[in-house]
Amino acid sequence: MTKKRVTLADVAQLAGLSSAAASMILTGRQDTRLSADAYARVHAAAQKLGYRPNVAARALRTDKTRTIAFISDYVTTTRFASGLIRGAIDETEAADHVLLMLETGGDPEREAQAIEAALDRQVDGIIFAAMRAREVYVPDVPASTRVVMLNGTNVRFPTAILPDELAGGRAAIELLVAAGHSEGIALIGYSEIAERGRMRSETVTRRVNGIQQAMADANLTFAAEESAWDWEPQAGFELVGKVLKQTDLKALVCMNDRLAFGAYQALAAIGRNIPGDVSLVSFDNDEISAYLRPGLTTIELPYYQMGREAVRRLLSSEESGEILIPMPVVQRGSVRGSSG
Amino acid sequence: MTKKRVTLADVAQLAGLSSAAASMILTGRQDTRLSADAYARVHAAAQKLGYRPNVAARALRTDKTRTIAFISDYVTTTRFASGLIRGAIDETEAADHVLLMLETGGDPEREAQAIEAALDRQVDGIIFAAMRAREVYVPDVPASTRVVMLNGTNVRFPTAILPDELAGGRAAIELLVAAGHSEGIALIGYSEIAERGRMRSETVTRRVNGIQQAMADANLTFAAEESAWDWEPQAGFELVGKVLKQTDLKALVCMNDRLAFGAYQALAAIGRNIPGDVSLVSFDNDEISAYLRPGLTTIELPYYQMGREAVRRLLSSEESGEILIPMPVVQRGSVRGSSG
DNA sequence: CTGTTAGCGCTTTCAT
DNA sequence: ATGAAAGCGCTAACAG
Repeated sequence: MTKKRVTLADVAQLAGLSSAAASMILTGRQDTRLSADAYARVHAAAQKLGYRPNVAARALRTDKTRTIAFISDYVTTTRFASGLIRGAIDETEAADHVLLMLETGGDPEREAQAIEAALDRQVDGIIFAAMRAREVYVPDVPASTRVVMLNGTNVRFPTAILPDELAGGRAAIELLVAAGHSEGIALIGYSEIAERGRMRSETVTRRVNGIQQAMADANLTFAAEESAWDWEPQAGFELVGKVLKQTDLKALVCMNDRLAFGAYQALAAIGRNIPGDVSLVSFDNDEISAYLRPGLTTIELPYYQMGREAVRRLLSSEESGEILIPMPVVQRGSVRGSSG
Repeated sequence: MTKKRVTLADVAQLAGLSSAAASMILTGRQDTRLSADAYARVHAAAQKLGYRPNVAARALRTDKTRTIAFISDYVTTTRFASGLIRGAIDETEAADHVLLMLETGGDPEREAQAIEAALDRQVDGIIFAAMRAREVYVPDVPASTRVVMLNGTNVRFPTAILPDELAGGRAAIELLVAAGHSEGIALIGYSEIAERGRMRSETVTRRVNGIQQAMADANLTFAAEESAWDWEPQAGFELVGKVLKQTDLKALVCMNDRLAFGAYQALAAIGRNIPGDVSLVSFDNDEISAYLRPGLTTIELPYYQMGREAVRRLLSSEESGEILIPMPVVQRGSVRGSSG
């Protein structure tokens, strides 16, 4: 049953040419001086036999595999950032390449192994993706291998794709200001302690900077700020409780949608209406933000675009520094006066 | 800067042997009759030079790449079933292989291209994953290439990994029965019309069979059944409204967690308590089920285990038919009398 | 008991 | 204008 694969030699033979000639024709080289007839015959033969090049053989000669390695810490595990993968896959396919997926759990030893595995397979480039945008440790890679950092940074590899968190942070506050809020504004989730230590996330820092800039620009201050290590619904629920003791809450900024989810539950439990009594803005555009009632107004983390851009940069040969991808404002119904 | 990669010839030279000898030693063949000293020298040399085999060259000789293709319709896109990928990656790594990720969107042309791309790279096997468990169209594959179906079936490829939906369906009802429910039980989500047409999902059919068997075993009938095409929160919200017009609702079976999410919202809107007034069971163990208050009791879709099993079966050479993976019962707080 | 040779399928020089 | 030959790095089948 196992039909032998059609080789270039088969095509050449059918076309009555040498395999070298067939190779030149099929790889579409222009500078060659073969007859137009030869071109036609080779293409016809390849078509007829269903010829497909053997990537391994080609790689042996050319060191090109049309394969990209996608090495991440927790991206597949977390499912939250699957847009990163989706974007990378779509763009990879559009460029007629293929993606090798490796996961490391953030463990340096597994990171090293993943890179070895990728290099053993002669990948054309490596995308190093991080779940939390941060300075990422990356093991040694031959200078000839292109590397793009995705949602993370590394001094040795300047090309990095990041969300434009500064503008995103500003946008969240501007939404509230535009809706007329000026008092009883609270922020939940940001943890200064975490941001000073090893857990420091570059993008969260920028987001908070954007938030603070916009507050200052509007001459506003937070009536309450409560922080948490884990940005899960449970924490959101509890933090809102603390906030309510400090101020007559009118508007709440949540560092992510899962915190916001918990905030919805806490507000519902005491009969506060969203957005009638309290406006809410958040970050991520997680799936749940569309499920909530009313829909959650949120600043989207543009994972899909980031994934695409990473592949695009990897395949284009020019070095570039940080690429900031805009964070879209997704208006739903959780901010007073905004429709949704 | 580009250091040339260390080749087998380099290792052999340093060890003072032929590259053939070095090859035999490093691939760990037993039947060879080389001196123990030769073994030691080759391993030492490889270690010292940091030798790594070139997979492309090896593939050219052996047709083995230690690479598996994971071809899915919407798995990465949907993010919901990311456990499938996670399991596959983890098991692949454990077996010292690597995963090639391809996505097709269910488009036959892209499916064919994905298979070509995989075959061009000499993958050792293909996992064909489907988002909705169903009879999947699979283009021609050489008889020598192993194929495992994941969350789907295909007549030509008998090895298929599926959730044990029949038992899962039964388990959901048994939970309700054990909690003493006998009246006012409703089912939402199942659509007979969809199940008869092209959208038919093999596993949903089995789940419903399990549900009906268990109901019959306990001499119970549904007080209301409402169906929907899309199993999203919005539908869950609306379906509960319809159900409440037909019966004094005591227990609700939802075909998935997102429907259950909508049901929570509908019940909260009219002040019904879960599980005090109404018990709820569902399927999937989606992330949101842990976020809800009270936590949602649900029958888990064992995606992670399924992903692992698919790779395991692919790598083991024995053919097997359908492999049913048990669906764990995840008890949280949405069924009366059950603790959470 | 050990080492040499040939060739996997392809592309790139270099001779015609 | 075209084709022959070499060789990428590896392993399976051979001689020695």
